[in-house]
Amino acid sequence: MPELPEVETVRSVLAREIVAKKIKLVHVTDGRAVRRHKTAKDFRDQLEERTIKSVERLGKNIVVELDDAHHLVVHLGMTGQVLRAKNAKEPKPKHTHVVIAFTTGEELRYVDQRTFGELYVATPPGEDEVVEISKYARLSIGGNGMRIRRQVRELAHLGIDPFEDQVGWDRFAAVLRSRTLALKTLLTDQDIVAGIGNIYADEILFSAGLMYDRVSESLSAIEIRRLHRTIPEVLTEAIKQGGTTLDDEMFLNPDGEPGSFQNDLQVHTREGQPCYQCRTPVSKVTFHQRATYFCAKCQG
DNA sequence: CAAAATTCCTGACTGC
DNA sequence: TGCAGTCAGGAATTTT
Repeated sequence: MPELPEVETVRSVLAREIVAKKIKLVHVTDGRAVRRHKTAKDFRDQLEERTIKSVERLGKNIVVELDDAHHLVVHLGMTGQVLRAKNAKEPKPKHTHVVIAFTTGEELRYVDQRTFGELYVATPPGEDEVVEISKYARLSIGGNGMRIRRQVRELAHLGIDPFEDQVGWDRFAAVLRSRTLALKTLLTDQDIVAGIGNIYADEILFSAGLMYDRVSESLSAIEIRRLHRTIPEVLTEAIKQGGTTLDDEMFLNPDGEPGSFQNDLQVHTREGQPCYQCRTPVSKVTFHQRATYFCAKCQG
């Protein structure tokens, strides 16, 4: 459920709170959270004694730069949370899988009910190693995205990040015209556009006035421009609101606070309720095993 | 090669 | 009250 706005909300709190702090101890209490590593000890050894240099984001990944040029990558999956604690005495929530303790006594706890999320330490590519970067990301004319992909090979496959990569509408048009995917499938494919999931795909498509199953190559220039402009508009507003926290409270920022964009959702979770634009009841269908909400009139 | 289906997981919820 | 079945969905993997 955490998508770009939620991940960005977590990133911004962490950037404020952990940069320049030194990791003292790491505890892994559920190895599935660090499954990319052969052992939990390997994960721990790569973090202890390291100091945090920066906290960035690419797509739905939080990228924590360490002082040895390695990166701690955190992906929240469906139900992952990164929660701060003032000290080790604060009770650990259920499903706490990893604890990172700083020399200041503060802790970060990685909590994940369904264990779809993960943490791993990425080793920088060698001097002569060629990192194959996604063809869609290569359309970018600027931004931090390229730098992150070159430093973290595990993220090089990611497509266009709406904020970290600069891709003009004409190149975005070329992406759409090169594929024959339903728009929702394209928007949620991380190798094409990085950061959008089920909630924001529905919201973006509503705001752009486009049906979820429109085939990408069939869009007119005007429709493409509208979609290209709408993506950052919707995501920016969601970031301002601190992300979306649905009734399950599965998303909380590291200070344990919910977002408020759930109050601004136009269609997602609003089945049967009147569309804010035209009063037509919002529809819900299952599309590729995913709940999809839309207004049949506004997006028709 | 692209596109669609399957799989992982836990807790909330439904129906009997 | 208990219990089997269903649903939620990100992304790696498998199948078509």
